[in-house]
Amino acid sequence: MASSTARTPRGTSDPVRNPALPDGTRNKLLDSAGQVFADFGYHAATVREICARAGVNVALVNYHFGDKLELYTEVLRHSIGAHRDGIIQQALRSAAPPEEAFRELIHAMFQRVCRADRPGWHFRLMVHELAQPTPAMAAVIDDTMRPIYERFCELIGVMLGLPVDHDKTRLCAHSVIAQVVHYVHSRHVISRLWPELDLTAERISEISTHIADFSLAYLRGNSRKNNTSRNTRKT
Amino acid sequence: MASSTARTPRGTSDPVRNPALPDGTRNKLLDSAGQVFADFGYHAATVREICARAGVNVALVNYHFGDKLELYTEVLRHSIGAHRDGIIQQALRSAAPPEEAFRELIHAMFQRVCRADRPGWHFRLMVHELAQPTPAMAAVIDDTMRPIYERFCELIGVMLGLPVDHDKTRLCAHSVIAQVVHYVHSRHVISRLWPELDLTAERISEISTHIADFSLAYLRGNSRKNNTSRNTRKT
DNA sequence: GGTAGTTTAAAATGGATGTTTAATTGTTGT
DNA sequence: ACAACAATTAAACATCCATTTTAAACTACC
Repeated sequence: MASSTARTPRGTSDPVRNPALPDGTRNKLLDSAGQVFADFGYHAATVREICARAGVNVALVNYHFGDKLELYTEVLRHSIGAHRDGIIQQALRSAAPPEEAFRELIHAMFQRVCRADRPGWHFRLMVHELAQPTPAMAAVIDDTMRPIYERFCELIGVMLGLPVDHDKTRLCAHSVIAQVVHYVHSRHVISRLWPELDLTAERISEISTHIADFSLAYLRGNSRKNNTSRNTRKT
Repeated sequence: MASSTARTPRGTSDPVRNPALPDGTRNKLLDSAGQVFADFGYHAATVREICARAGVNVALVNYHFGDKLELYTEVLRHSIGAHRDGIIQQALRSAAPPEEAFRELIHAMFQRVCRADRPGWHFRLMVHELAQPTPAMAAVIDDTMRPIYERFCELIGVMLGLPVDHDKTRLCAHSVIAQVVHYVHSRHVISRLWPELDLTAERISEISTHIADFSLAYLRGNSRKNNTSRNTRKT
């Protein structure tokens, strides 16, 4: 860690607190750092690689952020807020009927999750957080997953005729989310089990349609017989 | 990496090939290495920490295993061996009708996956592999995942009336596997989104039943109309 | 033009880590 | 007891990497 005296390097303007310019090297660093951290994780990522991808000098990360850990923290902070505006937010606010909104949300989430070339490294960062949880993980979850989870519970609850916090509603929501994130979390496993699968834009749309169909089969089939509680569950 | 000449350190007995004694330092190393690798991942784990937890000298890992990577591979091999014999093998060979065998396999896999008391760090190792794959991962997948995956494809293929390598068959298999592994891979996320959920034995059985029901709804519904290919898919 | 903020380049530092070496101990067979 | 060999130890070695330093450019803005 950087000694507290060496935090503000040269001048007195404290560039660390300086809000980012649109094209400054600070933003280039944040962007490349996001990619590298997502690729290798915090420990395996090197400042040299980050600076190389940003096309800037090695000393700049220490100049702007103090040290590697603070850069990572800042990346995580950006990752949390960055996804706030996007396809997902649009799908979250869809006013379409439940089934349609359900499909929209799956489609948006899957698109967001699979497009690895774009700023999709937010979700890959999450995989590393799963393996080595940092104190920031809670905030990441609250901002990335919870709104989606609760929206799914809403839609599923409506379709099933059950309250949003019912066990069955939640289990279904997890079943849906599981299918989506699986293609991110286990993508190395999948590509070895199914090498022919490449996630082209068309394939992505195809898979998300499958996930929706697969899930709706159950949700449709159980939409009527809830109040009778015909199932064997005890709680 | 260790130079090939330095692999067998001193004598001619090649202690690497020597099957483990019940209480030898070699086993203490394997055990502590499993914990440390699971805690920090391959890169962040240090041989010094491993040796410290095992209470042995730093040089012993190189003496017994050659280098760090071979120790890791050996740990992974042991972790694999834990999967080789168990409930899953039994479920893989079930001769029950497809739907029943399908439920059995989900139940076995989920039980194996969720019972944190037995395997302990085995699955945390896997999470690290998902985030940062090492050269040893291919073997892990082939030994642990592929048989289950192919069995799922078989059963689903039968139920859908489609070949095992059909796209739809595979997509369904992934949808099922996704739901099962989700409760391991994303268990930190889940426990934050749904804190009340604790995986008691009863709850585990309940969830695996839900996963089977959820999946069978689609598999049953599409078992007749395959040859007509009424869906919008192009491949 | 001058001045402060910013960027670059290169080198040095210091710490952590994987690995190796040489010496030491313990055991076994003769 | 002696020799051969396995197991272990402490110390050193070599490398990588984050971090710091130094000095020189570049870029605004006044």
